Parts: sequence; structure tokens; C-alpha cells
Amino acid sequence: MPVEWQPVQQSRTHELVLRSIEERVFAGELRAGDRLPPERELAPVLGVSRSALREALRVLETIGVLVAQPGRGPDAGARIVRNPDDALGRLLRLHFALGSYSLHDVLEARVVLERSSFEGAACHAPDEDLDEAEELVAGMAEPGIGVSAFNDLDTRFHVLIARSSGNALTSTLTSAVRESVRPLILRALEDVEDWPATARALNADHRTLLTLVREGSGPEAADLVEWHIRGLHGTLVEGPTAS
Amino acid sequence: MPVEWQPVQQSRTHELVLRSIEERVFAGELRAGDRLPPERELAPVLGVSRSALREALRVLETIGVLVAQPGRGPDAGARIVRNPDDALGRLLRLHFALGSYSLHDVLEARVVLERSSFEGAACHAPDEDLDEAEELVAGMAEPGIGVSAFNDLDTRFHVLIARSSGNALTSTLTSAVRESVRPLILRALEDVEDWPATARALNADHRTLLTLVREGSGPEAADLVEWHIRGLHGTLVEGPTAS
DNA sequence: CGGAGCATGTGGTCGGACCACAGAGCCGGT
DNA sequence: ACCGGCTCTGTGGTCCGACCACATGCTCCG
Repeated sequence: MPVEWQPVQQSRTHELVLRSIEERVFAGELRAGDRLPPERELAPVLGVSRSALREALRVLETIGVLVAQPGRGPDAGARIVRNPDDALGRLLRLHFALGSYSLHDVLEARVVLERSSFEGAACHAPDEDLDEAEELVAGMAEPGIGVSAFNDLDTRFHVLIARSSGNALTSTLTSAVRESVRPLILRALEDVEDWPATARALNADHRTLLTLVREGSGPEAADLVEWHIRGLHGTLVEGPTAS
Repeated sequence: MPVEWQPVQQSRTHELVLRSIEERVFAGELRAGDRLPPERELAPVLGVSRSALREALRVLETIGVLVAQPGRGPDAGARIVRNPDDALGRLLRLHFALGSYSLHDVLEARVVLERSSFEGAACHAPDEDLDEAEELVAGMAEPGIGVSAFNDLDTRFHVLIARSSGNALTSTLTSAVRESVRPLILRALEDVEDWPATARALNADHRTLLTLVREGSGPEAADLVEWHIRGLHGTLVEGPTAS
């Protein structure tokens, strides 16, 4: 069997810096909440220029493991954090816009993830979250609600359920996937024929979903949310085609 | 209802540059394969310094939508690409190391995603991919195979199935999630009592999985892979506890 | 006609300087 | 003794100009 050679280069210094910091994270030496030394100190320690260090820090910031703020005091400087959601959201949004993923792919992923979310929520969701979800559903049920506001609340509803399912990873993924199609859904909803009727139908789904989750009927909630999502994405596919 | 105010700042120029380039991507003006102007040209056009522009480009590079290489000719410069896998992998690996996600979360996510992968593969997988999977399984079946080599082949097997399921998004997610626990699985396998027996058991699973996929038995394959993954993660949880 | 060598353009790096901002600490008035 | 405002200091953020390494394209000489 021929040995496959990997490019071993990466002579770019900021990659090396990145690697070095990553190692510390993997080794457990850097944990969430820790502060990095000031850039002006760390750069010479690592033997690189401040620019190269900054580019590495920017990468970590993009990934959502670092935040930096200027100023002075305990909150200033670069800190290790755990904020994957924004990073993942931006990643999927951009790649979706670039056509890395088809709408069908996103649909299937949403179905799979949200089925799991609702099943988890039916088992573990704390009452506070369900009360909050109730408020969101009520907000969506307001007569004369705009498409944009509805879309926002709908996103928050699905993300909230995902978060309350007790699984941080599927929650992050669900939220990111939902966010990535947010503009698309918005445009689709704007093109819908009878918007009030559509909103009523979606709201009926939401209300039933919430009831099912409250009474712990996981599988039923999963089936319904699958139907709910497939229906919505169906209008996404057909809507623009009809116009 | 009180209006919730969002922080509107982000006066950091590289954020603005990033936003500007993102807009072009969302608007479809920048597509995969397009080349960006040289940094020295683009920076003054955007009215920012080269450093700020570079930090924005670095962000895009970590997201996997941009690659840059020096030199001259048609391949040089910064190009828009679609390579989400590495980016997502690094993201999940780091956050897993930081404890954003528990092992249980990853387990459930893997189950959900890979069930979908195998069901999709049973329907759409091209024969070439299955032949390649066959080779990987054969590789894992070699007597006396090391833990590390086995882990590599196992990763490639699961990722290959995910890719052949026809869904780029779940494939990316599956691959990233599998990658994120790769070092953990490696350590767990190293601690296993009777490694040859474990390898044989896992291989039996793989062989059956492949057969089920070949004959289009999606649901059965999904059930088996769920059992397969839960079993492996079970040793992950118990192994370190026992030692 | 062909190959060696130079010119050019690209990203990558570096060092230094300055800016804006927010806390820390001082200093004065009350 | 307290409190308010002022200044000082340290942080990230930005900018500029220069240089480096490298790959390509061109030229010039054999």
C-alpha cells in the first residue's frame, strides 16, 4: 500500500502560535476563564511578532474560544471562553451562502437534530424554559404579527427547545443550522400567499408541540416537529418556484 | 413588552471588513473559486490598513471559506473556497477540550447523526464508496493491527459512510464530531483489556453494517450503528473509571 | 531553440508608533 | 472621613513602512 504523504509545511508562524496555544488547551493547561498574558508580553515569549500572535488570537476568537477587550482591570485582556454558537452559526451561514450545502441537506439535518431536541426536551426540559417557550408561542400568536418578528420568535423557540433538551452539542448544532437558513426562511415567508393563515397553522403546530413536550410525549413531539419542518421547507422549495 | 437593546458597536475595523466581505458572499457577488484582489490593493480600497484586512482574511480562512498562497500566477493570491470540514473539526475539538460538551452530549449527537448517515448511505451510497469502505474494514481486520491505526481507519470508515450518504451537511457534522472525540477514543482503546477481542467485535459490527448498507436495509443499519456507538462510548466511560 | 538567471508580484512577517478606552489610584474639596 | 473628579497606566486596536520567501513569468545568453 502506497504511503500517503501529507503536506508537512505550515511554516506560517501564526499557525505555529495557534498550534502552541491549542496544545495548551488540549493539555488542560488553559481552561475557560483563564487569561492570556498581554500581547506585548506573550509575543516575545513565543518568539514572534505581535502581528503574528494577533492573527493567531483572531483565529481563536473566530472559533469562539477567546474574547479580548481593551481597557484595564480584571475584565480586560484576552480570556478563554466557551462560546461556540456564534462561531458555528457564522460558519454554516457562510458555507450555506457559498452553496456548500443544499437546502435539502439542511432540511434533513434540521429534521434529525430537532427530532432529537424535542425528544430530549420532553424528558429533561425545566419548567422555566417551557414557560419561556410559552411566551414565545404567545408572541407568535399575536394577530397582525409581521413576518420578520415571527421569524425571530420562531428561531428563538426552536433554539430554546434545543437548549432545554440538556444536550449542549445538539443544541449548538440545531441553533447554527436554524440560523443558517434564517434569511432564506424569511424571504420564503414574505412570498407566502395567505400569511395570516400560514401563521395560524404554524402556531397550531407550536402549541401542540409544547403540549407534547410538557406531557413528556417525546416520540410524538419528534414526529410532529419533523412534519412541521418538512412542511415549512416545502413552502421554501415551492414558493420561489411558483412566483 | 420592553425592547431589548443589542450592543451595536463592533467598531473594530477588521469586523467591519469581515462584514463587508460577508455581505458580498451573501449577495452572491463572491463565489467559490473567485479571487480577491491583492491585499495591498484591497486594503486602501476598503479604507483600512493591511493589518486590519489581514485579520479579517484570517477569520475567513479559519472558517474555511478562503485560502491564500503566496507566489505568482493563477494559483496565487486569496481565493474563495468551500472547505468547512477542517474548520468545523478544529472548532469542535477545541470546544470539546474546553468542556463545552460532555462526553454524553457527543455520544447522543453521534448516534443521531450517524443513524441518519447510515440510513442515507443505504439509499444513496455509490458502489465505489462501499468498495472503499470494504477496504477500510479489511484493513481494520488485519491481525495484530495497532490501536492507533485502527482508530484512524475507523474514523475514515465512519466519515466515508457519512459522505456517501449524499448529505454534505450531516457528513460534515458527523466527521467533525467523530474527529473531536478521536483522541479520547484513542486513549480509551489503549486502556482496553483484551484489545484483539475488542477489535474483532468492532470488526464484526463494521462488516454487518456494510452488508446492511449494501442491501439497502437502512433502518437495520441505523439500529446497529446506534448500538455500535453506544457500546464503544460505554467503554470510554467505564474504562478510565476502572483503572 | 533551450536553459539559466533575473525581475516581478504575491502573501507572510516584523518592528515601531500611535489611538481609544476603561479601570486604578491620587488629590483635592467638602 | 468621605466623595467626586482628574490623571495615570495598561490593555487591545490600528496604522505604516520595510523586509523576507517563494513561485511564476520573462529575458537574455549560449
